[in-house]
Amino acid sequence: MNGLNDKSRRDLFRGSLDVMVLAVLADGKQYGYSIQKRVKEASGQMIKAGSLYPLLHRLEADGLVKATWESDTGRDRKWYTLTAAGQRQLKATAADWQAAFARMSALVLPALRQVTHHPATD
Amino acid sequence: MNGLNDKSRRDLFRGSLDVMVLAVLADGKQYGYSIQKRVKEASGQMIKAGSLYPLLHRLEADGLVKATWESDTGRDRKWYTLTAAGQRQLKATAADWQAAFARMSALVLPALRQVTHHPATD
DNA sequence: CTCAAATATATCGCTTGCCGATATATAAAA
DNA sequence: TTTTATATATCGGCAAGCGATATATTTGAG
Repeated sequence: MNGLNDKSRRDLFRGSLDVMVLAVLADGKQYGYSIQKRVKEASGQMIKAGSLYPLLHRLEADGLVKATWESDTGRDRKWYTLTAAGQRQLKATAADWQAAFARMSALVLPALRQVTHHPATD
Repeated sequence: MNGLNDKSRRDLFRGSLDVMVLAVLADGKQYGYSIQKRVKEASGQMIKAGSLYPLLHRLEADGLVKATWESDTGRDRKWYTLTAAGQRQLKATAADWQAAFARMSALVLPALRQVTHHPATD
């Protein structure tokens, strides 16, 4: 019952990373590295640094987050917060994502049962 | 409560198209165009022709489906069926897919409530 | 009967997202 | 002191999905 390899799982999440980052930021301000850790622990999905920072820059360019360099513990970090537009985006995306996922489940889960209970001879 | 544009929704499901195609085929043999319609009606997700046919060719090259030209109603169509390997793949992928989305829900849905009930002034 | 629309498959080039590799610098721990 | 963890960043490569386009058949409307 081996599950997926890294490549396939990544493909699965391609395009969902934005939502997850926005979701983490809904809680309050975070910096890149902490976002990475929180997404990992909450979703099991590792966003690699080479994906995360360009992604944050995209979100900022799109006006969904804003960033400020600050040091609360003697170390400079780049803190990100959701803008109003980012919140609207999160609402729209999350709602849509939820609905679409439910519909996809309705397609995939019966198929899973089908294959499990009636394997083909090929 | 506008929802997503086509581009965003597509990005969101990039990487889930394989699973959906395999799921449709779990029911029995189908040809490309019918797969496209069934996925659309079952999941709401439109797989464009420019994505679908290359995808089917990939699945065939990977031995997950097999294809034969046949005409049951006077018209030649390319019929696809799951192979045993395809069934195994569907089982593994579908289970993983389900688990992954469940974890993402746990991250995204509370964030959605957060944003809805405590909008920021920005 | 004719012409338009739907059905059916296919390919090409473009864009974009994610990653591995790499670089740089500071702080904590050994 | 030296290693490890923290922290941000960029670059080139790869692959997926798409729009556009091509081609052919079949159905339906007028």
